[in-house]
Amino acid sequence: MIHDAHKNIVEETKSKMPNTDTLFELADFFKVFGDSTRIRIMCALFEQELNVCCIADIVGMEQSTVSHQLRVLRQENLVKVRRDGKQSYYSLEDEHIQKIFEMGLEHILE
Amino acid sequence: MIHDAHKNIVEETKSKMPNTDTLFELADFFKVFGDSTRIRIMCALFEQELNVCCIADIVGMEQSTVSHQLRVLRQENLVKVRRDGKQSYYSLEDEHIQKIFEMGLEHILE
DNA sequence: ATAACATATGAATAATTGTTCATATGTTCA
DNA sequence: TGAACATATGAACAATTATTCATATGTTAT
Repeated sequence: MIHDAHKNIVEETKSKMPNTDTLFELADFFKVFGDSTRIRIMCALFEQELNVCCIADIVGMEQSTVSHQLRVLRQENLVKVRRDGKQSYYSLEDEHIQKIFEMGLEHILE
Repeated sequence: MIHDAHKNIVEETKSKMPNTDTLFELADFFKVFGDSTRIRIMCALFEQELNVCCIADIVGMEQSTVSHQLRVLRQENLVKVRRDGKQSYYSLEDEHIQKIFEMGLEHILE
């Protein structure tokens, strides 16, 4: 029956998928890449570690905005901080970021 | 002077970055991955092409919700549709998707 | 200790976005 | 043609999120 076929496809597909919690986490992870300010921050950090006010100047936004977004990036383990005197220097934490960027760029430049 | 050093870093970094428009597009592209419903839809489509009501059953959401999200995925060229009678069969359009998923999963499973 | 600077954080606001309901469009078959 | 089904779409609502302002925290040097 067609109805059974439908049911089978649904059950079979569900059984092959990673568990739902993982996929929710995955979405939360990609959410971080879905904001242009954060994208530009990460992009700037490809070159070298930078302190907050440099980043703010590079992306052309308030220091406060940048601090908030850096916190988001920290929470997802995408950047790390190093304190040096009055300044906080941020750098990329994860080697997947570059590859994810590359994939994305390849896609949109097609 | 320290101030000049700052300025140099800012200008040099900016000059090495992709242009801003591209980075905004990139953010919009990743935005699509930042929703758990869309993530689960794409994940289901890794296995095989599926029609809308199968997808709705798999992700456990309204047909209408799924249709709306499929439109988003279509607009970013991530899925394609094939009409067969009353049904619309969706499949993945792009080979980058799998790699992006893999990178993301590797990151969150660390 | 205090002034000056860098960064972080809380609260408020504005904007974006996901979901649902209701309904329209498109397709098949009697 | 009309009934039944699959999908798409518009409007409304709820929820999330990015940004800003104001201010707190932390650090250095006088």
